[in-house]
Amino acid sequence: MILSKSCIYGIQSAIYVAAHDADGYVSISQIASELQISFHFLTKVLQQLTQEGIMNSYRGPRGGVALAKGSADVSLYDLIAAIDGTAIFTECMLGLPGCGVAEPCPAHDHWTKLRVELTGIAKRLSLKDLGDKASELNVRLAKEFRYATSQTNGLK
Amino acid sequence: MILSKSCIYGIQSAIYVAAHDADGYVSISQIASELQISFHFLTKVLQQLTQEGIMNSYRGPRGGVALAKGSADVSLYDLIAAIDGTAIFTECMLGLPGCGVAEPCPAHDHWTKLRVELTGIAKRLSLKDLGDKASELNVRLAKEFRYATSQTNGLK
DNA sequence: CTAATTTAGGACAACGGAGTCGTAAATCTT
DNA sequence: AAGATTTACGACTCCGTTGTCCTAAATTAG
Ligand code: FES
Ligand code: FES
Repeated sequence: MILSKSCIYGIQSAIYVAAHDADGYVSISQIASELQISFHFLTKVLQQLTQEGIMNSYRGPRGGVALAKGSADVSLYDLIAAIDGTAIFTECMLGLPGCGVAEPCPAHDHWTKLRVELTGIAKRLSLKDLGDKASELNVRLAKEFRYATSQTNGLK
Repeated sequence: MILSKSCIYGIQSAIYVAAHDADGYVSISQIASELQISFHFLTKVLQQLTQEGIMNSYRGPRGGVALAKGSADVSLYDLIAAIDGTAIFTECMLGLPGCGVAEPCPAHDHWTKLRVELTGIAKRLSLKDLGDKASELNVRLAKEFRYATSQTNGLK
């Protein structure tokens, strides 16, 4: 798995929240049950996102989490970096310390080229882009969760 | 880490063996000490490579492992597939089951494009290519192992 | 003020990857 | 045939990720 489970949960939740926090906070229990993620586990993942300034959280009745910025201002890169860190965007393919032209491994040239592309895509893809994509028909957000059929329950 | 430690060890060892098995088998203990990998652990990794038909092994004095085919006929893809499996080349970025156009996730388009590139690079890069690259000056094969300075100990 | 709701956070179990160690099996050397 | 060498393989430990559960703190509703 290229991304950790925590990271995947964070991305899915962010997309979900982006579509549902228009009128206030979205409760973590709602996200967890819709996306079929363990509630307590998701709690910790979203805590990381709030600590990184990507989300705001609020306790008490009608509390929950909400995006700290507009969905167009949060990139996939931000989400991955907040949870899994930036290693995936900078690390040597063979796991050697200090990837760079000064100390390249045999796969360096090809790998860095691919990494640069990945980084570019991740930085350009905003939460809004992902949400728009997800709202198209038949696009899945989680295993048993189709964005389109749940938005207003039958957007068609 | 994009590749498992086992996989990285397997790749490094394969490059090493490709350069050293001209006159017979290379012992695993030699590979392990040169590349600074745990001997017993490496033993199991290389067992996988022999079971997958990438290497031949031979027991007894002057035994060890050797490539089953020419180094130009073993691709990086073969090595990764043999140890980590093909998930990295086929799996959904969000870990959803059944990645495909029929059931895409929001990141599908960009991710598959990148995956296809990765697959192409891995399939085109042969052990020979990697070995040639590694034999260039200053190219690392492992953390404390420079190919060029160990080949004949001072190739310059 | 009290009770209900909801996030925060600690303790702990389950699991798999990584690594260690001991013994068996094959093969060569003498 | 005996002993040395080297891979094969099973049992075990260690540790980070994932997941469960319980309690504390903040906040709202009545
Ligand atoms: S040094 Fe290995 S990818 Fe750069
Ligand atoms: S379905 Fe997620 S990458 Fe294809």
